[in-house]
Amino acid sequence: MSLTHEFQEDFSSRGAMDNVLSIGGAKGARHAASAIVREAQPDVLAAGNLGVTLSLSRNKTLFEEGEKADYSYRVISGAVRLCKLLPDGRRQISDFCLPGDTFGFIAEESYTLTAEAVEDTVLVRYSRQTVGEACKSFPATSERVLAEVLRELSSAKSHLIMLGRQTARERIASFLLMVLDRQPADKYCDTRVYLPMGRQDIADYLGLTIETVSRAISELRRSGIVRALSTREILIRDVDALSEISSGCA
Amino acid sequence: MSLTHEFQEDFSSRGAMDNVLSIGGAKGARHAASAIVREAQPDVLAAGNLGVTLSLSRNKTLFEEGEKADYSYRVISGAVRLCKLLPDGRRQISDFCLPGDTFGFIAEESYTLTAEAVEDTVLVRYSRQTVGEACKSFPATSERVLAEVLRELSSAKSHLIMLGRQTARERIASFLLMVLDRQPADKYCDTRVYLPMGRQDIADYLGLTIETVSRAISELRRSGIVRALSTREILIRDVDALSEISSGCA
DNA sequence: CGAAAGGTTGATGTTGATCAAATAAAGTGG
DNA sequence: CCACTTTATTTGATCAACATCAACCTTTCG
Repeated sequence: MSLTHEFQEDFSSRGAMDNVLSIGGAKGARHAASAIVREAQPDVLAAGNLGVTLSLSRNKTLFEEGEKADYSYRVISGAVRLCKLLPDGRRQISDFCLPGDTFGFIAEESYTLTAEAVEDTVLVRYSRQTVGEACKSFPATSERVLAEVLRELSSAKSHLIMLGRQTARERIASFLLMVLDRQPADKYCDTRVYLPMGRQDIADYLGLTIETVSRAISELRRSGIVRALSTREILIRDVDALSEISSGCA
Repeated sequence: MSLTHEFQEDFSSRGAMDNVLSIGGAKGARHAASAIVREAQPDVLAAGNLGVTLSLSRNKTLFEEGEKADYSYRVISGAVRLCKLLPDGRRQISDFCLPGDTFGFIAEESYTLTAEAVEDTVLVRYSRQTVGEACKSFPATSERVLAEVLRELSSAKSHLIMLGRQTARERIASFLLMVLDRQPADKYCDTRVYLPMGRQDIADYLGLTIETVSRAISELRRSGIVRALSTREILIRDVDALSEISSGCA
């Protein structure tokens, strides 16, 4: 298996920066950046065999909130959901990690959220100690980690306005555009969205119920803005209309 | 003016860590950590005169979303709100920055949110370039920055479940406990909360309307869990009850 | 083929938003 | 310091969006 190879390719294709706090060209689609910027400084995480590859089948838990945090991870294929649970079972998904994304960098002793596989998933695992040492010795690695965390932070803040101030219709529109934007550039045509997660996951990401998600998608379908190729595959027929809805203009 | 002095004291009193990705004792109250851990490695940002002190009066804008991001900031006194706006004026506050907090570390070219003074505020400003250079030369500075960003990320993720899955009553309870927790240890007694922000700011932080915030606080007052000393000063009479409400157990 | 899981649609209920008015607090100029 | 204006907060009445409850349909898989 050339998983290690695949991983390296993926990692080194993502942009590094000459200054952590002024990264250029990081806007727009995550994958759009890949082609533009190239590795400039040595990054042991990217180059070395510091990580261990592992796979996780659908709905299996990788780690739970409160568990001692010894590792961070990078998604190779599949998808992982990060979520928090309330005592009574209410769930909020804070992020879907897709191929190329890293997660599990935290300041606390223990994980502050739970990580589960949305579908069958392959990951690379790094021990916290290894990452810490690599960060000390290699500024490029340290910058890479910071950049990843900053990206996650920026995404969380967009998520906040969605949950706090957008209607169900607007959240669905934003969600579809987000998944479209994060879709690997090569895969599918540029208006076809593959959703690795089920309706309950979407609901828990958007702070809605499964029924409301279903109804909102049906409504977009009825108004001709999207077409459902299957439950998990949606063709966006009018991206502009969707953008207008997502920004509250429509 | 001994503002620079005040700043140094504040900065060096916050915990550093021997390994970025395994910081111990960072749980609980932010200010609780201050007394425990002490600076171990040189951190130029803490030691040097790299920042410029400036003040900002109530409701003035420090920077706006989309503006070129040349600086990051640290709050000395007062409070800053970070928010996003939708085209039609809806607003979501993602964070209140209190004395000791830093903000403005981002991966993008431009700020992704707007920063405004909640009340008259004193800040220290660092140029992005300076911070970037300091990060390269001093691992301790780099670690400090990462730790700050990780703290912000963790806070954003807690905020998400609040907006996505908690009721108005639960959000208010969580909010009061959060402000209580972040209150400087010395100031006031440990059940007295001073709110630097008005009701509209609270509403925009919690994803509610001003009326709902007001009603929820009144209800807590009627049930004897809190007492209002003034609009902006609230005495918590039953912290446990408030905790139970915030975690959805009540 | 039949069971189980996932998704859609409909009827009804509840929480929080909206609209409206009263009250309280904070400024402002005399 | 007071009358007056402006702004912030509270309270009440009504409404709408989304949740809940329930049934039906569709897909998946043994």
